[in-house]
Amino acid sequence: MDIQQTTAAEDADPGLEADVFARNCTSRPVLQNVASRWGTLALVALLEGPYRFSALRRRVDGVSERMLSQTLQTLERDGLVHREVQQAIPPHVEYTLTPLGTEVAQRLGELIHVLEANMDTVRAAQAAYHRD
Amino acid sequence: MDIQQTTAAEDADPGLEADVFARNCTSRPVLQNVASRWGTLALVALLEGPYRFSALRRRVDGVSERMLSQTLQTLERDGLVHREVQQAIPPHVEYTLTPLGTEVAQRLGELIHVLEANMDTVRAAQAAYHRD
DNA sequence: CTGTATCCTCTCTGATACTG
DNA sequence: CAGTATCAGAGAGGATACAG
Repeated sequence: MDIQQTTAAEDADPGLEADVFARNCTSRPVLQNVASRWGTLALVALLEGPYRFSALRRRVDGVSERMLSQTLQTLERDGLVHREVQQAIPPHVEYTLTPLGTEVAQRLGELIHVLEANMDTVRAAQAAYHRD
Repeated sequence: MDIQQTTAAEDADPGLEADVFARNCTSRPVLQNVASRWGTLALVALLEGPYRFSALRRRVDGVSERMLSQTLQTLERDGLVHREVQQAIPPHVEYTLTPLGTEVAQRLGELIHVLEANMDTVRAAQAAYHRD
């Protein structure tokens, strides 16, 4: 999980404010995780309430066990998702959003809403583009 | 032309259902383009105003010519970015946001803002995670 | 039930070189 | 200046089998 190497010349000052436009800003990988294919959907789904692994997998249609597991691990590591394990047989794990995760998920939800509400515009643009 | 006024409640109309959670929803690939590594940064950068190719490339630090070109093509195809060519030597191409692109970019901007403002929380979570 | 391990495929990505 | 072409490596993603 190493970030790309940096020369002294391009090194951003770690102490200054986070600027995602900077090549090696620490916020970039986090943004990627959040905006990733399954990260986005998982976060927005959890906005609906707590989910168990299998239920979340059904909600996020098409995700494999492997990718959902991996995605949730990353989101948990970044402090966006909380993972509650209830030791028992069969195992029971519940995923919830942290306060920060909720903030982020709400923005993603708005983004998705804008997109879904304007899919006809998008489709029209795509059709026009392909005619040229 | 279908009107898609959702002024009332979230219409659960079976006719126009754009549910990004569904495996084959057409909005999924669009979301991926928008939320892609360079798509996000390009859109938010264009929120600052029109950009020419090279200037945008300098703004989005780290992007290669190839990826920026590819990203902008996709965003243009989806109707989020407008590409204005001025035939001349040397060539001059200006990129601007469409109304929909502006809507989307604003949401992305808010998302990035939340993330940047809470990077200390994220870093703390990462540190805690790695201690376990 | 909730994952992890393995293997394999395919897309994304970047460096380089070249065109109008 | 604004790209496109090509190549090759890295990483995302999926299917399956297996473990706790």
